[in-house]
Amino acid sequence: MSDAGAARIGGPADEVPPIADTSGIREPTTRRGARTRATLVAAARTVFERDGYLTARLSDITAEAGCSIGTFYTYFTGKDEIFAAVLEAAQDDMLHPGMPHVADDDDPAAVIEASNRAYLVAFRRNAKLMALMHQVAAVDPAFRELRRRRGRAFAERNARRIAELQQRGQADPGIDPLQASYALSGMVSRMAMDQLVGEGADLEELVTVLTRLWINGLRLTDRSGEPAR
Amino acid sequence: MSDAGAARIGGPADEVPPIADTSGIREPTTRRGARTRATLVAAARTVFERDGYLTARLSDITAEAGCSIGTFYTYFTGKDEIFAAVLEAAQDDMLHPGMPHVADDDDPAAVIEASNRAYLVAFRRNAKLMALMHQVAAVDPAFRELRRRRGRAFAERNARRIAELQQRGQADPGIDPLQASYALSGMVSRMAMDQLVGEGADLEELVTVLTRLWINGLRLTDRSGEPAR
Amino acid sequence: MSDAGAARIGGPADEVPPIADTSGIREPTTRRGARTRATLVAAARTVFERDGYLTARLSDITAEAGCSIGTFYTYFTGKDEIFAAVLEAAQDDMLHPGMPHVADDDDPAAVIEASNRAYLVAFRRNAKLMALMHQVAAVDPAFRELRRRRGRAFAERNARRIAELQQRGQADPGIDPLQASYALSGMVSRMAMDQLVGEGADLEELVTVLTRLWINGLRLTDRSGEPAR
Amino acid sequence: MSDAGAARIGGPADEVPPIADTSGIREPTTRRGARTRATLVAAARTVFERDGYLTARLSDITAEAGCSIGTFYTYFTGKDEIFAAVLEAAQDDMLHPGMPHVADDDDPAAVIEASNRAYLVAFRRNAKLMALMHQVAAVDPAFRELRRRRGRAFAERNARRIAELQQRGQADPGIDPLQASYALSGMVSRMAMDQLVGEGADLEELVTVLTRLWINGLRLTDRSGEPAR
DNA sequence: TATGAATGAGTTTTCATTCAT
DNA sequence: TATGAATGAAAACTCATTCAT
Repeated sequence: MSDAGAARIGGPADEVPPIADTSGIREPTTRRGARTRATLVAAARTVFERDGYLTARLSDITAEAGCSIGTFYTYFTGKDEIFAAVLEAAQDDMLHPGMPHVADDDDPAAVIEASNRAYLVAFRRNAKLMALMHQVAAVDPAFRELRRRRGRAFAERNARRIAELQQRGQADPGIDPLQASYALSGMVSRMAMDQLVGEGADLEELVTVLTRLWINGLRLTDRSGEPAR
Repeated sequence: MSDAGAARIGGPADEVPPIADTSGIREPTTRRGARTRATLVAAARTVFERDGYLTARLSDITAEAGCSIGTFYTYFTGKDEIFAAVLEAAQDDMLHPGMPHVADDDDPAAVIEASNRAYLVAFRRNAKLMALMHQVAAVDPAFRELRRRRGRAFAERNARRIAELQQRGQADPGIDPLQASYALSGMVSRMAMDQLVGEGADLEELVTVLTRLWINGLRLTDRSGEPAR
Repeated sequence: MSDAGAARIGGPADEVPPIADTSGIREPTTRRGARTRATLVAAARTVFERDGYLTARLSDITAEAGCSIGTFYTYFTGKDEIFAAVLEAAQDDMLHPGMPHVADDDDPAAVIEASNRAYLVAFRRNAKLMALMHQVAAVDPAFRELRRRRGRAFAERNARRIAELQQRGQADPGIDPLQASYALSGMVSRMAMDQLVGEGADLEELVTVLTRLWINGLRLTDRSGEPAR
Repeated sequence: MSDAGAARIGGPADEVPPIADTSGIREPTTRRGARTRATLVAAARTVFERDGYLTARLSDITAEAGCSIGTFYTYFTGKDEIFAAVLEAAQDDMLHPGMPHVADDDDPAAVIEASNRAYLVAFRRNAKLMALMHQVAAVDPAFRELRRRRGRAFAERNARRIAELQQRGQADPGIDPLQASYALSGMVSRMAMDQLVGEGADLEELVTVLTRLWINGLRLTDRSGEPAR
């Protein structure tokens, strides 16, 4: 899962840094344990999305999960750790946002549009969780750092793609690729956060305007040198 | 003060909605009272910026101000109210960010650049407070709503300006002015938040890339129809 | 207060190290505050002596003092700190155990007897507290260290006195004064702990045997060279 | 094992009361069971000595033993019971401290010295455990009582020996044998606790001074009426 | 206006103990 | 015998808020 909010122009998804070091410790051994843990994670997501991270009490989570407080501590050390687990569990859904794999020689404008749509669709599907991540990042430095690292990974990938387009003469050479990548990715993710949380903004409208701003912003042209679109 | 983050293309600053309903109650009557209140607000800003909104305790603030807890309640009803007062006190500095007043018939690209620079300079000057505002908005619905209203006011003003440029044939007519305004303003404010808090990013570099993306994004041309810049 | 348990042969009492660093912090400003604090300390002594240090709950102490838990934390940071305050309050009673000030040229045997009696009387008067101190020292390294420092101070003072007697030819020269001091002081304090806590052992009997063992142990003689007593 | 700390003047060791009523229940029947139990006891000693009795958690012990918590309860009812088992296992080493068996008509001074040395050597070998026993006795009344009974047994045996010496005119008749026994034994054990736990005090030095104080204290003479030594 | 003592609800966290597998 | 998941009572501690002086 990522709030990097960006048109991911190709590239493998596994460059993305892992969410947290929940490595090995307190991993349930038995099937029963795994089930309980999963129940807790699901309950946590429900409660967090309903009450917010700060307001949520551990006892709310265990009540929702139908187990005791003690059981919570069998699997997690605290609220932050189970939140990390919630993110981890949601990650798959966010990492594979159904983005159509597009060949490099395709129309770059089409790739950008597809990427933006994919991102926004995935975002909307997990809107509450994204907003939650936003809140937690504002409150907990560890998650803030996580978010930063993820954002950087996405921005760098996109920056490489922009640089390629510049080299081929298909994008404005007067723009710093990395900074532009940050700016445009940030634009998309900020729009998603502002318009897709709570309100039911028209997603296609967002795709249209954001894609247009990406393409215009980079002065993207197709192979023939004509302005894209 | 605003986190709307945007090139404010002209327009008076006083369209901006007020921060909070600190309506009249508990306003100090004596001169000594006014002094105490001001001391508390200054102390609160210091403590909030140092410890964060959530972590800061009222007792920290009164300790910093050198007065008792009781005195705090003479002037404020709680943490949110004194935070509003902190914003209010900082507002002047944020509302007049030294932005050069530019005539409407000037080069629009220059106006955008000047606006962006003015915003970023003001942002950097109050970076900690801006980050704080960000945190509080993530946590307190009242401040979230305040932020939203301010963002909308700025976006609508910018949208009007974009529409004007479109009507004059100086901007891409295929773009929804309001959405573009949200997107581009969001891009700037997000960049500011990411790059100007903590790290000492090169401000002119930011101005350059953001302005370029604004201009490119809108396909801005000068009066003669030539691409701006 | 001290568990050094020893015949204190002359010497000022103020060489003794202080109990704890309760210095200045959370000291009540008003008379009312001082009263509350004192009430808490008295309540703590009662509860500690009744329930033991480990068993005692802070809520028991505040209940006994007739105040809220919050009030407790107005004055103390935790159980250990209020225990230190209890010791501090009891210290005066233990430091001036009515020991008759005896001139140096007096009969040393009489001095030792008086010292032992004074120590045992003071001990018995505070027997529960002494036992408590014993328990806490077994449990909390900070108090263990305190006890050790106090013991050393007493032992060293007594060692000096023993060395003087040896120089005058009134004590067995073949004994290491410091080690003997530790051993004999330890003997007295251990006896006190074993026989004066709970059971009502005959105090004079203890004085007799302990004094005899001191005198014999050091082969104490009077000025004429005759065995003391 | 005993903390009676005393020169044991002759006499069989088995007068000593047993440690605890681990009577028959939960005794392992199979060989595997016996092995598991022994592993737990060893682990408990390790953990207790490392963390202290109060701090040690059962889960620490089972972790150290490499078995599950459930297994613990197969053999013990709780922390106190396994601590008793630890003492029991260590008892042999403490009961046979390599003390040379000395005939009754030997030089009593030599016997006392040998006894003291034997005690201190055994104490030092098990210093951590002795300190532990001390801590537990301060905390758990059952172990306090155990310690008391053991102390009494030793003191009474020594008292009989002292009385014999008095009857033979070899010791100060003006001393109550039982009280002196308590006092001198306590002196030795207190010294051991203070000087042999943690710090590496010179054992022979301790033997020397303690033996001297015993002999002097009792005004011990040899058969010819000459002062011992 | 200023003070600071008093309050106590509210949450987290620990860990011995049970018990189904 | 061995396992380890589940339990929940118990206690510490925080801090916004009130109020008498």
